[in-house]
Amino acid sequence: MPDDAPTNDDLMKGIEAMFFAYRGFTQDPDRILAQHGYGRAHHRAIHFIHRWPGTTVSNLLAILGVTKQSLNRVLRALIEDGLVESTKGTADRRERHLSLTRTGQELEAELSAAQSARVMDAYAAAGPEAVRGFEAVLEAMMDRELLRHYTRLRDDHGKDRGEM
Amino acid sequence: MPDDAPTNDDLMKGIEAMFFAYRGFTQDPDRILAQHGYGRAHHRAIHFIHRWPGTTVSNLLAILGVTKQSLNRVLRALIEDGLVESTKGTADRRERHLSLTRTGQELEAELSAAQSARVMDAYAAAGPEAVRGFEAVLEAMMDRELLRHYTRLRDDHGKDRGEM
DNA sequence: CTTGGAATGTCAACAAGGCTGACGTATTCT
DNA sequence: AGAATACGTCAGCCTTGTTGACATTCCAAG
Repeated sequence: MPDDAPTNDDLMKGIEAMFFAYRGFTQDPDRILAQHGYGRAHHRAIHFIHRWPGTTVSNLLAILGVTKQSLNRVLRALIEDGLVESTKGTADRRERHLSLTRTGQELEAELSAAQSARVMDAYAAAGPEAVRGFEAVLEAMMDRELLRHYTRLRDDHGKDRGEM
Repeated sequence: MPDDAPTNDDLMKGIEAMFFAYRGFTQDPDRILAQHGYGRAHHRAIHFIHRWPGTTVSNLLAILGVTKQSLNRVLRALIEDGLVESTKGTADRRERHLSLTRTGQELEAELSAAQSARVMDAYAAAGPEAVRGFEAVLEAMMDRELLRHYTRLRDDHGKDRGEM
C-alpha cells in the first residue's frame, strides 16, 4: 500500500541517484577518451557506429539528437584520425555509410570494456532481479523521440541483412 | 543460472538505456531552464541548495565535482537574479551559506514538478518492485567520490540541526 | 527531362559550461 | 606573526551544442 505512492523524498532520492550514477557511468570512458584527445560526443558516435556498422549519417543524427554541424565536427575528426571509415552508398549514392576501422574498433573495445565493467559490477552487486527492475524503469523513462528513431533503425537494419 | 552472467549484448542494452533514459530525464527541466536563460548547471545548484539550505560553497563544490570558477559563474548569475541568497557564516565568517529566495523556490518547484512527474510516471509504469531494483543498481553504479562527499554533508547537516 | 527535395559537407559565429593558472582578500588556526 | 582556509575573480582555452547560409550530388516525380 505505501508502495504505490512514492513520496516527494523518494522521488528526490531517485533524481539524485540518476545524477550520481550517470557520473559514475561516464567516469571511466571519459578518462580514456581524454587520453586520446576525445570527448563524450566521440564516444557516442563510436558506440553507435560499432553497434550498427554501415549506418548512415542521418541515422546517427536522429539517434543522437544533435545538429549535423555538431555531429560532422566529431565525425570529421574520427575520419581524419583513421578511426571511422565513410563510404558512399551503392543503392543511394548520396548516403555515407559509416564503419569503424581496425583502430576504431580497438578504441571502441577499450571504452566498452571499461564501461561494461562498471555496469557489470553494479549488476552483480544488485542482483539479477534488480537488473530487471532497473531496465524496466529506464525503459519507461527514455526520451520517446530518440527511441522511436532508434527502433526504426533496428528494424531497417534487420531488413538490410544479407544485402551488404 | 543464465541470470548471473549478463552477455555483452545485455550490457550494451543497459548502456544505451542509460543514455536514452538520461536524455528523457533531463528533457523537461532543460526546456523550463531555457525559458529562464539557464542551463543544467543552474539546475544542479538550485536542486542541492534547496535540498540542503544553508549549505556552503565548498560543500556544493564537493558534491557537484566541478571547479570553483565554474560553480561561481553559475552562482553569481543566480544571486544577481535574486534566486539564491548568500549570507556570511556566523561561526566561521569566511563561509557563505546559500539558500533559495522566494523566487528561487518557485523555480525549484517548477523544475522539480516536471522532473518528478517523469520519474513518477516511469515508476508507475514499471511497478514498485522494479523501482527497488532500479535504485539498487543506480546505488551500485554511483561515483564513489561524489557520494562520499554527499553522505558526509548529510551527516553534518544532521548534527547542525537546531543551531541554525 | 527538368525540377524539387533529400543527404551531406562546410564556413562562420555564438553560447554554455567545463578546465587551468594566477592573484587578492578576509578570516581562522597554529 | 605567519600559515592555511574559504571564497571571489580575471583571463584564456576547450568541447560540444546551437543557428544561418550556401554548395554539391543525387533521387524521384511531374
